Amino acid sequence: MTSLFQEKVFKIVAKIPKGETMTYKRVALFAGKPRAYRAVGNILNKNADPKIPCHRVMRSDGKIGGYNRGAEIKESLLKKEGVVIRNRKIVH
DNA sequence: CGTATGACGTGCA
DNA sequence: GTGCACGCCATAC
Repeated sequence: MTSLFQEKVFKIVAKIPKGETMTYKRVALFAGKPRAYRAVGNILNKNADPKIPCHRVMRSDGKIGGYNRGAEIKESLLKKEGVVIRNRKIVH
């Protein structure tokens, strides 16, 4: 399954600095397919590698969204990294 | 190869 | 500000 899109997505997500967050749309845009934000979430969902900080990827609305290990874990990790969350939403 | 699904996004009521 | 419907792309079956 070494699709180019998936590889790009992983690479981009892995480059997200600690304490920073990126939206699915932004990742898809960096991957070269600004309309593939859906596919980005799908790929991350089916691959969920512990090496990939996919918990730093959220929705454009600032919502936490989902996580393979549970959205609660995702929120906890973000908070731990210094991300300020307000009502389950990222304070940008 | 065609249909269905999903960690989404935007628009409109 | 909230909720619903449509659209969009890559995978899975």
